[in-house]
Amino acid sequence: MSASIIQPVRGMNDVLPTEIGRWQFLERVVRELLHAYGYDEMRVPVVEQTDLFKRAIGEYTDVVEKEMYSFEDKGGERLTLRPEATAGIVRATISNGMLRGARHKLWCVGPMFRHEKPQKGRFRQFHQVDVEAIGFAGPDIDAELIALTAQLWRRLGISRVALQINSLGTAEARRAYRAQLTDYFRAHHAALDEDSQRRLEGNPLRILDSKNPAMQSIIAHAPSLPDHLDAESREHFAALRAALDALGIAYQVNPRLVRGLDYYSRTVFEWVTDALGAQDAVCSGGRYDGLIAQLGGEPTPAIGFAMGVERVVALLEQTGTAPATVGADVYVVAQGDAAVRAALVLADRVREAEPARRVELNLGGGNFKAQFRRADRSGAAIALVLGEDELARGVVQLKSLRDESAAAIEISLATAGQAVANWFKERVR
RNA sequence: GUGGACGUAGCUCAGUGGUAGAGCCCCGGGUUGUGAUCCCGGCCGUCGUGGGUUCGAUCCCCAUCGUCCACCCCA
Repeated sequence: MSASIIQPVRGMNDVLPTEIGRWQFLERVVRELLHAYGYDEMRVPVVEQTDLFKRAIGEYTDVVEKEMYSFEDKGGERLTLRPEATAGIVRATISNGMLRGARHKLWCVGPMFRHEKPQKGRFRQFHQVDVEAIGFAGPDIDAELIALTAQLWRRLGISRVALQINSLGTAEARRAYRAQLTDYFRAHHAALDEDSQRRLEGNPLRILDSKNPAMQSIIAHAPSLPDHLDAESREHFAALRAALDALGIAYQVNPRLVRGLDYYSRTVFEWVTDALGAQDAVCSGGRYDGLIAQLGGEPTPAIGFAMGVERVVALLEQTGTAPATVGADVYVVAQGDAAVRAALVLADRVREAEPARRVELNLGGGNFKAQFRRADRSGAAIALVLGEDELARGVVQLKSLRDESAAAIEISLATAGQAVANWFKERVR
């Protein structure tokens, strides 16, 4: 099978009709919610210059070092399939002259690409809903953004998620802390495990997050991040906590919550779940006050987050709140060439009379038994039966597929659309 | 990138060193036009791929690809 063109590319998944209902439900809820909070959708390219991601995310992060889909195009440009959305959105606001002191609340959804080893809840092409609030400095937007995510879970019917928050301080405070931390771990270099020795050079803050039990006592005695916050960040964080308390949003302060991307500063947060195995982060983000200036825009504070669509869809599948598929409403059964022709017209009339309903016409023939089996499995509420006999008499039989006791009703072929509309009106809502 | 488990019909799985089965699905039938129950019949597989051992392998060995799980990292 290795040479087969039928083999999908590793880590790239098909979303089949059997699961698309959950995606559409999620997208609809997200769209409505973000509208309600004053966010505007925008769309940016999937491909950007490689250097944009290097500058934004950080040269020595795992994402940039080993996970990017980078290539040279025919013009010799070095390009990359976006591994995350913030860099592209920020680039777009600068490119389009949107800053100049202005403020923007933006969101987008789309595929991201990271060359990782696939496992449950982790794919090489995956989708994120990305939300960015640009030009807002205060903790109020932090709180509202988090409230938005909490509201999202409520509307989606998802409860197995918990909020963790932390503050990384300003870039300067973080740099100073990082230096101290590096010194401390260097002094205990021999006691560090292999992963942590590697992290020491790249992102020493991540050592704090190690799951290795043997590392816990060294970690416990390390200089702690909260003790090294600058006064302003401390106030900012306190204000955020007060706001979350006022909103009644439960959270846990996790001093070990650091983020894998370099651009974060001050507020960071992450929604985790215990329902998805090792891939427990479903939504996370934070403040990136320095990024825009770093990329060449006017210094502008900002905060944003990304939500993993596949992971949230998996949660929806577990809770069973969203419909996986939408079935038909009406199924038209027809047999005989003339009757099938008449049924094509009939189906269109019904669709005209009931534009929102799904009217499925039996195609490809089949005897009545087979057609009724298909009608049943389509999920339709009613079947419209049009055979040669009915056609000759100018009628159609309307049969309820969900109510055994109801006998088939004979309706006029000429006014069948209206009759179907009336049938639904009498029964629904 | 590291470690482990697994790859048999569209799906869920059984099976044996002598080239394969069940259930579901799909199609047809159970007196000539009415589904979801029941009964009967039919269709479907180069037993992931390539080598090796053997008279002979789906079953043994090796490799490879893929899937899943964990680590790493992250949404």
